[in-house]
Amino acid sequence: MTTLPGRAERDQSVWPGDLDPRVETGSERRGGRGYPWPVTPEQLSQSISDVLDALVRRGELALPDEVPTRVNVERPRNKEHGDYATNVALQLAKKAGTNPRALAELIAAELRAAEGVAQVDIAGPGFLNITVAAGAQGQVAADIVAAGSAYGTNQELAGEKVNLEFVSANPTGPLHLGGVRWAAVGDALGKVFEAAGAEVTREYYFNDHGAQIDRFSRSLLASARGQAVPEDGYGGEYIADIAAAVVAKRPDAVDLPDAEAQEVFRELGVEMMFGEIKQSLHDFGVDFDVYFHEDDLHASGAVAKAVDRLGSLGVTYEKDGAIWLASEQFGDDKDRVIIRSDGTGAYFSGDLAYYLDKRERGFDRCFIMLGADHHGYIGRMMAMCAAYGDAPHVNLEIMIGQMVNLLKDGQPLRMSKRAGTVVTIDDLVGAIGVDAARYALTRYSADSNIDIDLDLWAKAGNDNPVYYVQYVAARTASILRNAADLGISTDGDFRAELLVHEKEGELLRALAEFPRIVAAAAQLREPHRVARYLEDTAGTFHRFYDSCRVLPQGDEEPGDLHRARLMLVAATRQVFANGLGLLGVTAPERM
RNA sequence: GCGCCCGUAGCUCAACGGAUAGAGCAUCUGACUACGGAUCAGAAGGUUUGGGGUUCGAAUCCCUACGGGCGCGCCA
Repeated sequence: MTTLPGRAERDQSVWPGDLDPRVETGSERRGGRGYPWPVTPEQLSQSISDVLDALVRRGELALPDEVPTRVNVERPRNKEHGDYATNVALQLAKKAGTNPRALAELIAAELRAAEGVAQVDIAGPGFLNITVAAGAQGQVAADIVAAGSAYGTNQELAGEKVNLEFVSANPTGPLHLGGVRWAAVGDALGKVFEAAGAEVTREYYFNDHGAQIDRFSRSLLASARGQAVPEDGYGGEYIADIAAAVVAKRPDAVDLPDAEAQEVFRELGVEMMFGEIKQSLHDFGVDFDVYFHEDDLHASGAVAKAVDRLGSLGVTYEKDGAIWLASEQFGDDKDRVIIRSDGTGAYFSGDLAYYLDKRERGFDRCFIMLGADHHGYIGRMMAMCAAYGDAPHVNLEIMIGQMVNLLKDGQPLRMSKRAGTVVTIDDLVGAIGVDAARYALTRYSADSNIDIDLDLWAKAGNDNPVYYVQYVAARTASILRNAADLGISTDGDFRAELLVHEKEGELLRALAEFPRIVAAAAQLREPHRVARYLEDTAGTFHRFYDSCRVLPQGDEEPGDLHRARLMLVAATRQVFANGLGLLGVTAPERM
């Protein structure tokens, strides 16, 4: 689905130079007939939009709707198709009552007048292939360096309060693999949203209300007393560890009556387990703004309030002594019990109250990230959203992450909570480190299940994608260090027009692409696009490096070209630092 | 039975509805007195699981069959 925002939204598009008003950027120059100097795809899109506008004003083109302010400009895969290509003519021809090629001709003739555009060709059914003048794009490098850590940000979500709920694992055991995927991806998504201007709150929903906690505390107590694991309890070494820790703190607890003893083990055990989870997440680079306790919703009367609200909306009813939400009429598979016949709240009742609470805290966009084993929840959650009068998939978005498997020696590490063979976040980090773990988890679409080969990701080699990408950060840092030793810096005159080498052009265009990648990652909720982009751009950088000597050799005097290329290297380092930063991965100075 | 996700090179995976479906690994051929070779140049590798449909155009959207993963409680 392509949305063409109205003209009023045009001013929201941000160019690198806009990020800091003090920065003067050459790319703000206007080309022929006042069209923007087409340094970046955004600017080219703007130029084409202006062209369409001009054609309409002059009566050479009739469009039923407003002129699109954003035109689809992409980088063609095939070099013969120029530096940039657009399909506007194909998309607008029918509306304009003309044929694509004729419309393309009209646009091309006008666009050729723009300075900095070297060539405009019409190909196939009506594509416009645009070649940018060599040397016209070099300014991008200086713009990136000037923008610094702000390069790549946008204002798409400016002013939006966004709530991200993820991980939310029960404190009945160490954080296992299911939660870890969202720890990495959810945090990265938060950073991507922040880059889009959103005000992001990361939230962890702490399920401390139900029977699982009882099972956990009974398991602890049994372990402390040297008894067998209860029928429906938890096994595993960590139970014994936590139990021992509780006993160390409260030696008397074991001898208390069952109910009291269990309460001590519950309170201390949960606290310790939760502390461990928080610590693991912190070590993983993920910190939450809010830890929300399910228990509070029940204790504070929030649940009762939510049920009342739904009741007054007329979407609940009583049957078999229980209170039901008539969720089927809102698209759910069936109606759901919210208050059991014994008067206690079903698990879902907590969700009802929790969502309401988030909305009352001012979040217009609530995201919940769940594992594939919870996808059955989407129906009832969206029904709840609609029942409250909200817009499903707008005010509430639920994302499902498919399963993660770890491979060791080519064999899957199977986990079973009952048997105590749990693969935890600490196991993963211990095996391959935080950077590799976060990268491995964020480079894939959350829609597909993945196998992480621990042997591969632990390797320091180019078949390990995180090394391939981080290597660029290290290599660029190294060049900058060497340059400093030689007394060369990016300060002083920057002669953008010297960057005319084919590989320089490719690298500049790749770097100019970064803001669009970040924006797409936010729009599509797919941080993996950033990782894939970095991998592609790593190759582009290495090819530049291979054919363009940056620093002077031997007795050679430092010249303008050296400085210009050094600026390009600095820009590359900035893009990799920003991109890796979005993924929560470090951009090392040395490796 | 119903629902969600997935099926793309030998392997792991990309690809806003766009042009000749791309990377990395593995395989083969080359480039090292190296601004970090953790690199680069090149070759080979595909009926995008099968079959229909929608349109200027489909890996992508719709229908269908097959295959894999995960679900379908007054559990949490």
